[in-house]
Amino acid sequence: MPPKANPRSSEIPTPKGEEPGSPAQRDRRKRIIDATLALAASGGYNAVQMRAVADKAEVALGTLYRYFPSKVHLLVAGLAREFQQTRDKLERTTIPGETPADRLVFVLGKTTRALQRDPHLTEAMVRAFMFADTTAAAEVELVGGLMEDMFATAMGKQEPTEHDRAIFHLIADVWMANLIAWVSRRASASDVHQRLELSVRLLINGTSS
Amino acid sequence: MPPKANPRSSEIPTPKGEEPGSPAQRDRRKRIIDATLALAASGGYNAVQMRAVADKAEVALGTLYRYFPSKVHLLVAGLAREFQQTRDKLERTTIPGETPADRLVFVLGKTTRALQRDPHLTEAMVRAFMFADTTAAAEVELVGGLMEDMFATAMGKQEPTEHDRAIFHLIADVWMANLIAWVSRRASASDVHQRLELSVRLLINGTSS
DNA sequence: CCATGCACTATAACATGTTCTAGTATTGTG
DNA sequence: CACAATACTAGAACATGTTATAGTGCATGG
Repeated sequence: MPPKANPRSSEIPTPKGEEPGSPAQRDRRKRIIDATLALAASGGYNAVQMRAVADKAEVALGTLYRYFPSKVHLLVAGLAREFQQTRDKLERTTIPGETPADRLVFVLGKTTRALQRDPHLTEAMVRAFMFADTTAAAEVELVGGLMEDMFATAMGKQEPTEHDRAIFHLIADVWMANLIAWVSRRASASDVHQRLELSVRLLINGTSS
Repeated sequence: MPPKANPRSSEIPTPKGEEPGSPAQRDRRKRIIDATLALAASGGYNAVQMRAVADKAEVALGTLYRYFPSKVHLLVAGLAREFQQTRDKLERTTIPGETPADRLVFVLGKTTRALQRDPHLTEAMVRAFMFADTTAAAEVELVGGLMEDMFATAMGKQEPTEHDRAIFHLIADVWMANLIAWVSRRASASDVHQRLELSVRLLINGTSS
């Protein structure tokens, strides 16, 4: 990871709420993320090479860097897009399970299995997420917010309390740490599922609400 | 992170139990890790440049790579050495606290504060730990084992059960995830301490033993 | 319509992780 | 001690993330 960050003059605002920029720009941004995820799916983190992304997205390298100031930004933005989709799908679904904890376990299990169906893609996105430095903090927090949304939806909490959010945060930490362990072959899929279930059971208990 | 791994012919065995190699080799290995940690302390992950490490350790670049096949291996080995020291110190200490959970919270708090006293060093080691790929799985597991040891010592469990170990694992996940959040300025020191305390309280309850 | 500014392209240049090569030193073994 | 094997050194070479430069085209305000 050679030189430092890239303080450009004219900023491309991160999509916050509605999509910014001209239609052509939105299209370029989409093509870039499409290319990123396609390369990630085929060969993981190492296969996401900036020149390859630019080529596949049919933009110049400089344009790629104008939209995403680093490889990590790119991959975390990709993860955000994926999680947005997952969250939106969740919100249109009925989640099975007796208790809120059951439903959360169900959602975590289902999402984890979906991620595990594409190991390279997951490896690329999750490693970037964990590796992100301060310059990508905003993108990482976006993803964190999406995880919170998903958990809140799963548990049917419209407006979670501070305490709920603290618990969600812990579960998100455990989730991501286990995905990292899984992509680096230090944990099996069943290890991951067991640990997730255990942590939900323990963390959602002891909770007052 | 350019090319791929480095499959050398003659292996340098990872120190497992007793130190391997000739005295000169042990000395080189020590110099290399010293240089790594010094550079990390001064400028974090980015300041740990392989040429700089080799220079400071007074070995050739090729030798550096013979001892540690990548920058990540190097930094994770550094973290392992630091944690070994922490663990050994712990084992010679009396840990205050009424309950095992209290003592674990104490140890986590104290160790975390120590890490936070050297933000650059911590940033370098923890990011490498999280970024590690399959080729560094062994080193990462070493660190994981050290964390388990520390937690077991803190709680006074000579031979933890499978369940204990599962809990330790979850706490280690939360710990590392929060350190990552702290080094990327997404969490304050007090956020980290609060979350650690909360997770210990909740995870050590609900536990049968 | 024209001038100005800005986004984009192509491409080179640079920084740093990693690998390779040739030669030299060291170490272990008969 | 002599030899063979292994380890080390210096340095070049290569791969890929990142930055910089020069030119082109398009859109917008006058």
